[in-house]
Amino acid sequence: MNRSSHSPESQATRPPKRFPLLLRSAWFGLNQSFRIYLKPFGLTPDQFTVLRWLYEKKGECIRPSDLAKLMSSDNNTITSIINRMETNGWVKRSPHIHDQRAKQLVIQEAGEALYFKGQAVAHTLEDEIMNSLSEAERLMYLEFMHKVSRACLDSRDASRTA
Amino acid sequence: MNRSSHSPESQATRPPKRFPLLLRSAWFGLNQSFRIYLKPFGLTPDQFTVLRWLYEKKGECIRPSDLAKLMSSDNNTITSIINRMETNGWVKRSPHIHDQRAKQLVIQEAGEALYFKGQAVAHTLEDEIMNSLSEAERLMYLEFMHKVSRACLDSRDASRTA
DNA sequence: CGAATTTAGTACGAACACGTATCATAATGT
DNA sequence: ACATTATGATACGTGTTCGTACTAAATTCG
Repeated sequence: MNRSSHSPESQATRPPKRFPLLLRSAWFGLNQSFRIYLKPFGLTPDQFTVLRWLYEKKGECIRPSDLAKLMSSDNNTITSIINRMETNGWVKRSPHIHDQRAKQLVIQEAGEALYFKGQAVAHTLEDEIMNSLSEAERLMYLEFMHKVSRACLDSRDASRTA
Repeated sequence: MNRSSHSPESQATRPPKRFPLLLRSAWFGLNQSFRIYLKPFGLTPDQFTVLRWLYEKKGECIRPSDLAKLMSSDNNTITSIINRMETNGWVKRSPHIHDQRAKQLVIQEAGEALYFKGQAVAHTLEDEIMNSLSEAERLMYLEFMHKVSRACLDSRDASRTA
């Protein structure tokens, strides 16, 4: 972030389809589609993501702050989501073994059952999207996407400590 | 990570870094970074995007529903954002010429000034992210991203009419 | 023309994103 | 040991996302 110019810049020098717009439409499109498919289960995309991590990390003592890092989110948002999910009996807050401040998040039976239902939808949707690219393109795309998402997270962390 | 014995579908058959996770972290990382850089201007990323479209389409009679399509959003969200921006004097709702139901959105002087300030930040940030790829990679990536975002929007539209 | 349907915009409410502040507990330094 | 600092979680407030419902105006159709 070391640009000194504050004057309006010509749009003509930039490609018509810019990265931020493509990223926005991809994220919202995927999220909205996933939400509609999950609706019959009474589950939101974010709640599914929580269930996914708690299921995959089962036995690893996941705290809300861990979940925040895994989901590129923050403690406030996680607290809010967990509140609703605990009310529904999908997850449980247990005391942490070594840290009196922390809570350990545990997925419940009802949460696991919901996760299995959503997983089928999630995989179908992901495959559907990825089929817009050939096998070779897909491999390259995922590699590029990995670098780009890393750069986005680095930029975020840099802006926070600046 | 091998608890596939209790899973209806094996995770091991899928790559560790999956598209939805990469998309999520990229979007949130970029958005959070942009929000922090825009904060001194009292502007949010979404409000900047509104200003961007209204500025670029100036003279084209943009309605809230047009903005919703341009931003992969919906009328409700646009109404909510425009309410705050109109209160701040950045945009104005004018009656539509040919349609008594519709409103025409017009960017105000204060909004344009804010847009110019944010634009420098936006371009710097975009360049910073895109520099994580080489020139050749960047061209391919944007093309792939275009296809993928198209597929995501198509999936959304399909799920709505299903 | 007049009835049915569609579209534009908004109100309202639930869920999510996130900044700031607060409190309790841990970790660190002297 | 004690004061300082850092961390985990949460309450609270503002802004965004989006579903449902409603009104008014435009469009379609019989």
